Amino acid sequence: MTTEQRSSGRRRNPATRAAILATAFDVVAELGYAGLTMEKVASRAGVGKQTIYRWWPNKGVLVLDAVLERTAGGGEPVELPDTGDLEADLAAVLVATVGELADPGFDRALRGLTAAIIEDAELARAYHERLDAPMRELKKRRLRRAQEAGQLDADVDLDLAVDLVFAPVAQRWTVRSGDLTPEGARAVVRSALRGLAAR
Amino acid sequence: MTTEQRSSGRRRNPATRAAILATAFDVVAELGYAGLTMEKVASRAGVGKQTIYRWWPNKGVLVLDAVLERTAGGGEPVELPDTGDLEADLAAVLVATVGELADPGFDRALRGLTAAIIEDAELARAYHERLDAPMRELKKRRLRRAQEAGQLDADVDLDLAVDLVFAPVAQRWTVRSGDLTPEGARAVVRSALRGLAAR
Amino acid sequence: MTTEQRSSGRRRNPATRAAILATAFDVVAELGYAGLTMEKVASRAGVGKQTIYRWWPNKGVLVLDAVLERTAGGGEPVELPDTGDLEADLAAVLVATVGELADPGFDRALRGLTAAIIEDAELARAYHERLDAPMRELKKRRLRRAQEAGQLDADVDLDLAVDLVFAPVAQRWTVRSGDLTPEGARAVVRSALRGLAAR
Amino acid sequence: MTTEQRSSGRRRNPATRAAILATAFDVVAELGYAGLTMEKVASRAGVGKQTIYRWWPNKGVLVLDAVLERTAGGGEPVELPDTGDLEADLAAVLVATVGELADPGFDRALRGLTAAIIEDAELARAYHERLDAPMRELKKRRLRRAQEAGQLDADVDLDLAVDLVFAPVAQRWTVRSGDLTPEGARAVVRSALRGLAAR
DNA sequence: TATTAAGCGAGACGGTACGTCAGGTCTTTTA
DNA sequence: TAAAAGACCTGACGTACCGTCTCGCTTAATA
Repeated sequence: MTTEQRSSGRRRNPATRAAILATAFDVVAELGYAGLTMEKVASRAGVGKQTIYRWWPNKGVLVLDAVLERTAGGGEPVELPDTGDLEADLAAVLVATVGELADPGFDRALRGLTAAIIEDAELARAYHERLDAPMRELKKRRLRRAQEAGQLDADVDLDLAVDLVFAPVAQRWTVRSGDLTPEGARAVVRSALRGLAAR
Repeated sequence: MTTEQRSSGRRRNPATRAAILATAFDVVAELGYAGLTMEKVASRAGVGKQTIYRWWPNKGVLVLDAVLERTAGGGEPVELPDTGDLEADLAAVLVATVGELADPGFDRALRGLTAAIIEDAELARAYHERLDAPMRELKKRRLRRAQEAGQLDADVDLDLAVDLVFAPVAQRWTVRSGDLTPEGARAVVRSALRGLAAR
Repeated sequence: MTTEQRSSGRRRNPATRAAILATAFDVVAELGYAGLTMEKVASRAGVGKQTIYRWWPNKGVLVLDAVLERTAGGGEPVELPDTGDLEADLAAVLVATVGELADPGFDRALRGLTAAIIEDAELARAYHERLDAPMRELKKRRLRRAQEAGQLDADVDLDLAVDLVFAPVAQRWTVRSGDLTPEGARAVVRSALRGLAAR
Repeated sequence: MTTEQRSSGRRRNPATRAAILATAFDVVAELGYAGLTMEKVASRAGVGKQTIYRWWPNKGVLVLDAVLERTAGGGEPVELPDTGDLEADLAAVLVATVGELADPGFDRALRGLTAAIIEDAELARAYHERLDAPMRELKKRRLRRAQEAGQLDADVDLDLAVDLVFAPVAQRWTVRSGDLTPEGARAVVRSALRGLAAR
C-alpha cells in the first residue's frame, strides 16, 4: 500500500498484487464478504497467505482495494455529463448506477464492501477518502455549475443536495426495500429537485 | 418463531427465549455482528447452543429477533405526530431517530442487523416484513393525511416521498459519511419538501 | 432388569422391553458399540429415551441384556456333547463357536459387548455372572466327566483346562490375529490335550 | 506417520508430536479409552486440535501410537531369554507380562487400545504389523530353537504354540475372568507344554 | 561478482468458532 | 403411573479459518 522506498532486497511483485486483488474481487463477487476467506483468496490466487497479510491487514481493506482496482481500472470519467439540463444529467448518472448494480457479481462485491464498512469505522474512513469523496466531488462540481447558472437554489448546501438526490436509491439498494429501476431513479431526481410540497 | 401447536412433549421455555434474545442484543451492542458468536450468546445466556439452533437458524435472524424484541418492547407508538405542521412533524421524527442512534450500543446493534441484511436477501425480506414495513406504513399514513390536506403534491408517490425524507440520514448513517445532527436532519426535511431547484 | 413386583399403577410393558432389547441388538450388530446410541435405539424402537434409562443405566448393560436375550432365547442346550471321545467333543463345540462368529451381525454384537467389558469392570462382573459362568460350568462338567474317566490328567485345574482349550480361539478373535477356521479350532484342541512338548 | 519428503513449507515439530503422544498415553491411562477425547488431549498437550487430526485420523491410531511410543521407548530387548529350560523361560516372560499389567495406568492404556482394536479392523491390522507381529516373532524364534533342540514337538505349528502358551492369560485379562498371578501364569505354561490329557 | 535483505509459495501451528450429535435429565400430555 | 414426545444444558465431534511462524527458495540492490 505504502510507497516508501526500501534500501535493498527483492521488490514487491506487481503481478502478485494484481492477482490477489483480482481474485479477492472474484471471490466476494461469487461468495460475498462472509464467504471470502484469506485462505480461499490465497489458494485461488496461487499465493502464500503471508503474502496477503504482508500487504493487507484484514479482509476489509483487501476488499476495498479489490473494488477500487476493478472500479477505477483505467482513465476515470473525470466529469459528470453537463448538457445544461440538470434533471436529465442527474437522472442519467443515477440510471447508470442502477445499471451497474444489476450485475450480480458487482452487486455482491459492493454489498461485501458495504457490509465491511458498516461495522468498521476505520475502513469507512478509508472508503470515503478513496472512493466516496472523489465521486462526491464530481457530483458537487456538476451541482455547483447548476447553482451558478441559477438552476439550483443558491442557499442549499451541496452535500445535502447530493444526499437528497443519491441517497434514496442507495438506501433502497442497501436494505433491499424494493427493486431498482430507471424509472424509479428518474422519479427520485424529479422529486428531489421540485420538492414534495404542493405549490 | 412459529406458533404451530404440538401434541405432546415438554413445551418451549419462554424465559429461555427471552434470555437468549436479551443476551444476543447485548452482545451485538457490545461486540458488533462480527463479534457475536453463537457460542458466546449461549454461554452468556447460560443456555445450550442447541437450544439456540433449535429456534433460530443463524446469527442473522437471531439478531433481527433480538432487535425486534428490544425495540417493540411494549405498546407501539402507533402514530406519527400530527400537529398540522408537516415539516415540523417529520423533522421531529427524524431528530428522534438521530437521537436513538447516538446511543453507541443501539448504534452497534443496528449496524449489526444492517450488515446481516446487506448480504442476506432472505433475512432482508423478514426485516421488511417485521420492522421496515410497519414503520413505513406509519410514515405513509402521516404523509397521506398531509396530501389530503393539500400540503403535499397530489401526484407524488408516497413510498418515494418516504425515501426522499428518510433515506439521506439513513444512508449517511450506514456508510458513515458525516455526522448525524438534529440540524442536519431538519435541513433534509426542509429541502425534501421544498426541492433543490431555484424557483 | 429387576423383577420386583410393583404395588399399583401401570406395570412395565413386556413388549416394550422386548422391542428395546431387540432393537439394541440389531443396532450393535449393524453399527457396533460405538455406533450404538440411546437415541437411535429409542427412535428405532419407537420408544421414549426415558423409558430406556428407567430400566438400563447405560449402554453397556443394555447391550449385555440384548445379547443375553438373543443368545439364551429359548431352551438352553444344558449340556455339552459327550460321545466318550473328549477331543472330538471339545472340537465340535469350538467349531460351532467359530461358526457362530462367522455371522457378521453376531460377530459385531459380540465385539460390542466385549469392547464394553474391557473398560468396565462392573459390567464385566455382570457378564461373568450371567453369561460366562454358566457356559464355563457346562465346559467344566464335561471335563470333569473326562477326568473321572481317566482321560484327563487328575492334577489339572479345570478352570485352567477350560482356558487352555478355549482361550486361543477367543483371543485370536478378540484381537483379530488370523482367521478363525474349523481346522484351526481342531488343531488347538489336539495340542491342548497332547501338549506342545516332544515326548 | 509416513515419512515422505515434502518439498517446502515449515516442517513438522518433533516436540509437538512427542507431547501429543505422551499426553494421549497419560489420558488413556487415567481415564480409559472412552474417557479420552481429542479435545482433552489437545488442551492438556497445549496443542491445537487440528494438529492432532493432521497426523492421526482418529482416537484409535493415536492410542496405538501412544502405546508404541511408550512401550518401544529405547532399544528393544530383541530376544527372549534362553537358558535352555523352555518351560522356565516362557514362564518368565509370562510372569513379566503379568507384572506389567499390575500397573493400573498401563493396564488401562492397554485396555483402551484393545477396546479400539476389537471394533476397528483397520486399526487391528496396524496393531499387528507394528506391535503384535514383532513380539510374536520373538516368541516364535525362541520356540523354534526349542524345536531344533528336540524339546518341542516337531509337528506343531509355531503360531499355534504361541497362542496356546500366551492366549489363556491374555484372554483372562481381556474379559477379566479371574486374577492374574505369577503362579497361574506358570501353571498355564506347564499345562500347555505337557498337555491336559492323562498319560 | 559476491553478499544480503526482502519477497514469495508452502504449510505447520495454537486457537476460536462452527453446526451437529448424543448424553442424561426434566417437563408435559396421553393412555 | 407408565410411556412417548421433546425441550434443555452439557460436552465432544471433526472442519474451516484465523493470524503467526518457519522453511527453502528466488530476486534485486549493495558493497
